[in-house]
Amino acid sequence: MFALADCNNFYVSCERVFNPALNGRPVVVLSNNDGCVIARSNEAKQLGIQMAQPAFQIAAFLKKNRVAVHSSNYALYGDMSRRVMTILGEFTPELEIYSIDEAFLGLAGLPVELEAYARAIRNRVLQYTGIPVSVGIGPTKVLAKLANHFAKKVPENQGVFVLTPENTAQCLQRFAVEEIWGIGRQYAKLLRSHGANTAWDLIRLSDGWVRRKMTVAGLRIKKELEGVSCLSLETAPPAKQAICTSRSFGTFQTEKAPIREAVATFAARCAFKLRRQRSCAGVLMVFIHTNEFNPNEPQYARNAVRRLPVATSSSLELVHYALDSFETIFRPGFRYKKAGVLVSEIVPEDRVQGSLFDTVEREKQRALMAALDRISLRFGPDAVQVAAQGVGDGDWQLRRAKLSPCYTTRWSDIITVKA
DNA sequence: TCTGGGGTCCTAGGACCC
DNA sequence: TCTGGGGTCCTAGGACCC
Repeated sequence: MFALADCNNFYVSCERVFNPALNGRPVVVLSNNDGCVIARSNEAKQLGIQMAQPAFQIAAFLKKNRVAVHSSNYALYGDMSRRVMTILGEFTPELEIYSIDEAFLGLAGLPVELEAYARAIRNRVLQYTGIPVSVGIGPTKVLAKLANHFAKKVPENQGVFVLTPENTAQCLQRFAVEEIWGIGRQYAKLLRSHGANTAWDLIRLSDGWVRRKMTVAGLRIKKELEGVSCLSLETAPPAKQAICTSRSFGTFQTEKAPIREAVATFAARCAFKLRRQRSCAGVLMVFIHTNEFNPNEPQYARNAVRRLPVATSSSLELVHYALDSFETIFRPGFRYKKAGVLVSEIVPEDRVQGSLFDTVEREKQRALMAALDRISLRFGPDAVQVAAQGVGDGDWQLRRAKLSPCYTTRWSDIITVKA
């Protein structure tokens, strides 16, 4: 059996922990640059606010309905996530952290009464962190996901639900295909056009048809719905195959210099992510583009891919090559909206293929980066950086007008309790 | 008239997740 | 005016090998 623990409206819940005035009110959290709605409280959902809705389209509506609006605060959400996951880890030796707000727990060999177990998880996470979680339990990961839906959406279940041989058929019949984990918009459309409207309808289609139309991934989902476990727990996340750092700019950029700073910053960030997972990248790509949503303005989008002489995780090297590539693709005369750096061909740092013609003093660089990371850990990521990243706040930086304090990760932002 | 059978690697594009 | 930022997996088709 598997349990899926999923934090309710996670980003909104994080904001509410430190700002209880938000309780009972409609609250939304916006994406980077305050662009789209990416989290909604139940009250906001009831107002009909859609996921991924651009904020500017509903600005008046938000104001009129007195919806509390927050910018994304990933420092806060990431830290709260870590706390929740630590608690979940106390309930099982097999924990798969699936995303920032959900985790699978392997229940093999745990001699427990399942509903009491689920309730204990919910209670402890709520008590220790203030974050409400829903817990669903089922014989496969897809069914645990499905159970979680009934834990969350049916008030009588009070946040926990266990699938049993007795209730499974009824749950499948009440579960719309687009709600199934792994069925997105396209497959949902296909299934509905073939008369399969619920999870129950899906498992009544033939294996052959599902395999043909939805590849093996679709067949796996069908088997999982039937109770045949095809997806195993991944307790140790595999090393990433690609790492990307990209941002939309806070305002359109027409000059070369600020975009250059942004690209340098993204490259340095990729380098840091590589070092954190103890790996190096052999290929680097830089991309820039204009605002693709506006058909009335001249569009430009280019990327430049280059193979590095020797795989590396050095900020200095990656920034150097990223800027060099940037020079080859930048063209003046456009309003740029976004840029990014992507590194791939990632190898463990102790298995880097050397080169006879290598001129870089690798050992020195490695020690330098280690020192840099120690300084960043202690004094913050801005304490020391590559000069090309620029100093101060370029106006390419994110727009975050409604940012809450970093209550749990910055001493100056720690919460004040008034007597 | 008739033209094998077995592979690998790479890329682009499309599907999906949060 | 204004629309996020990460990722993964699968397949088809082409180039190539013997």
